[in-house]
Amino acid sequence: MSDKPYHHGDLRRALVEAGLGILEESGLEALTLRACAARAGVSHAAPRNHFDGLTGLLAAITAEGFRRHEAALRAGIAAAPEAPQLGALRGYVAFAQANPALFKLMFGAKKLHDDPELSEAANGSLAVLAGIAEGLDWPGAGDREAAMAMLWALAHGVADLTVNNSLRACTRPDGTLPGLAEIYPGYKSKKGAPGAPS
Amino acid sequence: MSDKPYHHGDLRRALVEAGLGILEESGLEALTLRACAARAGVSHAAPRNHFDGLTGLLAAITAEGFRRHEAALRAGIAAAPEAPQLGALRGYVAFAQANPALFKLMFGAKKLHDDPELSEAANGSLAVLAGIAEGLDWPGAGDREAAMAMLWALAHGVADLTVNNSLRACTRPDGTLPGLAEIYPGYKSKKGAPGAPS
DNA sequence: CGCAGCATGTTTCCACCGTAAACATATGGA
DNA sequence: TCCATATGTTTACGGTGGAAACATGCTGCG
Repeated sequence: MSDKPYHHGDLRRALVEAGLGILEESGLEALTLRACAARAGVSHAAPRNHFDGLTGLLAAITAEGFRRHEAALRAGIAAAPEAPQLGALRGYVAFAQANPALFKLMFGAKKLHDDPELSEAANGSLAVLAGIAEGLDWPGAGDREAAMAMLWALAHGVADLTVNNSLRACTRPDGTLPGLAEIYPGYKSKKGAPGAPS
Repeated sequence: MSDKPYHHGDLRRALVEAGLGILEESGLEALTLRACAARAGVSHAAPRNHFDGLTGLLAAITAEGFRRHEAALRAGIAAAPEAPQLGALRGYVAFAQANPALFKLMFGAKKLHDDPELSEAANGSLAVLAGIAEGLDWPGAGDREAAMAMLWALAHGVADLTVNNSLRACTRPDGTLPGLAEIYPGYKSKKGAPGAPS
């Protein structure tokens, strides 16, 4: 019932892609139920057959965002095998900079529908960070949760402040952020701490 | 012209306070131009005489938020004279937890009116962090901007993820966040690095 | 003193939004 | 064949921000 379209041809997926396109082209403020429906070529009431109102559609878009977010984390880790934590941080920030509107939606203020698809996607990104933190031997950070919290918070803080242009005062003329490369002075990666579990 | 009210009695301030009250009581989604006007006892078109539409009102509310944010930073610093950076971080997070809706507005996705009052208030908080970073001798963080960016990003990341309940998986049963106290393993505070300049 | 001008606030209207219900249409199985 | 149901449309409603016309009261100048 979800991959065998009747009238339109997988309208559910079309609506999510329409939302992602609107986010890229026009930003978060333009992300409207009616706009998504129009871009998908259907009436504004059609989405109700596939999502629980606007919040349901936003939850589906956000879930796709977390899947891409997880991919960005893995890409960053793969690009820096000798320092996976730093690579994950770079991937985290790169994703936010490449998809600012989507990032704002994912971590924005709006309360989304409690969707199992969304939970699973978000947990995917979390699992990547958890796997990375496993190999992080931060001086003073005792347990795994502490290391993960510190890593996540640092990455998210840089990403969010960058998206909101709040770190503008700290960025160098070439656009890079000072301290990002030196941000893990005391880490040393243990062997056997690959990309992530799951 | 701004402190000598004609009809209402400082409606501008009343509207900002109404907005802050709505944020506290009902959250960010309830923060509406019409709701603020109603709470201040005027028609929904009255705010237009004092603000440039909704974004102008939100900018004024956000400016007041940054003033309180700066006060929270200073309070956190004063509470930990031996470790001002850690104190500022605690103040940053405490403010976000005490005023989640206001924090979301301040660092949320909505593009606010470019207001000199808002810029000044935001720069006030920034100056506090800059003054703290001056005294931060983080191993590997070369210049002042780097230290400030790291400090700010870490504080903001913890605060934002806490507000969005995203760090729920990392919080201890008693509600504290692991790693927060041990988060500055290598810092040592220099003498003569007080609360902040300005 | 009195009136003109302007700051302030209200009323009314408009376009857009999300939601809901009634209605239309196409699909697939009995 | 024919009906139950999934899918999509039309229409309507309340709520939002914004704009214009109108009303009200202060303030300063003659």
